[in-house]
Amino acid sequence: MNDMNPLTIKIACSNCNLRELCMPIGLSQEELDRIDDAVASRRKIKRNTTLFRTGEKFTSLYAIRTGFFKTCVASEEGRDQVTGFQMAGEVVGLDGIVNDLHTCDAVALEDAEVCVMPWDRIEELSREVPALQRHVHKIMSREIVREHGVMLLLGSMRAEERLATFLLNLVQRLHARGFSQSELVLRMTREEMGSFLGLKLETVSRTFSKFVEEGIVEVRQRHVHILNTDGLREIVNHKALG
Amino acid sequence: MNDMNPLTIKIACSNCNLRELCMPIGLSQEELDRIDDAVASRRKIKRNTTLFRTGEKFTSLYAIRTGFFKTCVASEEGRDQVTGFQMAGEVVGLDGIVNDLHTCDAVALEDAEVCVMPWDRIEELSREVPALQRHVHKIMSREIVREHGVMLLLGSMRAEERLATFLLNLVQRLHARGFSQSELVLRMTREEMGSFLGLKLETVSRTFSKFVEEGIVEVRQRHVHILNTDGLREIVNHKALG
DNA sequence: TCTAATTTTTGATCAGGGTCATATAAGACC
DNA sequence: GGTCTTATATGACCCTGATCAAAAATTAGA
Repeated sequence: MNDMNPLTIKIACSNCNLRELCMPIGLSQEELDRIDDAVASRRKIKRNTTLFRTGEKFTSLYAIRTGFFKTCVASEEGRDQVTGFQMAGEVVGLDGIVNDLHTCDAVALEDAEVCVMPWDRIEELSREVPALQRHVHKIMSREIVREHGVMLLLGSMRAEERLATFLLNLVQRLHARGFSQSELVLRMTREEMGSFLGLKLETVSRTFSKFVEEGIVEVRQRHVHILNTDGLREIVNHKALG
Repeated sequence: MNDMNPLTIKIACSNCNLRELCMPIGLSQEELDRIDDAVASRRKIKRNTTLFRTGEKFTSLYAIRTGFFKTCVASEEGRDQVTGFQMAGEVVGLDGIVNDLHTCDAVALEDAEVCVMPWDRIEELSREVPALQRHVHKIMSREIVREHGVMLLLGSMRAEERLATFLLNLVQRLHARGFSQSELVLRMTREEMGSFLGLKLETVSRTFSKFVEEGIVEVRQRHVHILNTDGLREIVNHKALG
């Protein structure tokens, strides 16, 4: 509604290079064609605009084709929490299914493009294509498991452990997409990182500085070069409290 | 496997008094019969034993009939995090879907009984009964949204706010099951509460004491009497930091 | 019923990370 | 290019909640 982009173009999953990230593998041509049919269109989202926001009616899931998103929830009192950062091949919008309303905002942190997957079509089609059904279930379960990991981080880790975990996670996901294992560009501010990690931006900044002093990473603004991956792992694994 | 109970008995959802919590509404008799068929059996779980644990093969979801559970994840280094507490009518096991392996432990905090719902049967049946399909999707989405709330709690609330939120949430869920709005019995230790809330048990204890001093609750061991629900709400809503 | 183990409470002390303030750097926009 | 805004870094100080310790209360077990 607010930033609906009229330039939606017909597309096809069947020859999308991100297919193995979004879609089940081992589909027949006929099944692929039907999925192409269901994934209605693409939509471009400009940096700092929302794909959807809290309270909007839920209609579709969105597979990210390009760009980088954050999702965040807010409580009435103005509390705010980034619940995740999503990149190409990942799906956002699952929160909306339960009440047909979105309960978080999805904000593009850089110009982005998503594939629009109307949920009623997905439900319909997944009744007929078991591989798709299983895939949808796995995507939702994966999100639940991911959030368990975030709860572990927020509930039991100290600042350095949180940031190290975060960097390792980001670089691992980027590597799975063909990027470097040691270089990454942060698409979010220190404050957004802090919100996700349950830290203030100053603490994020200080912790980065500490890592730099220790020779574990090089940081030039949003550009991070990981010099010692095992160093980060050691920080994470450094024996929990009790 | 480890604590598999041989005494599993054939049961029926169709005349279960928790049906409206576990099952979709508005099903035909024929659909109900088929679901009865899928929900294979019940299983009793003794206090302090596990329904499933990390690493075990995932086969079924479990609908809690009676009793009270905690789920917790652990990292290699011995970090431990309670990810939730579940009561009658709630479903556990969704974490196992993505990799056919459970990634958390489900522990009974009191003697309990669950309905065993074999996942392959559920997937199969939900292809044929759209209401069931939608229901499964909603349950998973609800869990995702619940976890967003926990992330908000862990990432942005202070100790008193966390405990107040927790008590309000518990009592609200109990009330939906016909229990008191102001009286509750905690089935978990201070330490388990602390783990869930990202606090040490001493802090949980002290925060309870504080609430008692302020006349907001009465606490006799695990028995909690909420004297001032609005007081708890005020603590939660008391203007976030920034 | 008595003993042992577990859970809870409370005190004293400390430190990790929050808060506030300021300086600097980098983008954004004319 | 120059100005304005936003983001980042860093210092000083403080507070919340962690840690350590010990006592009290419950529960479990013999």
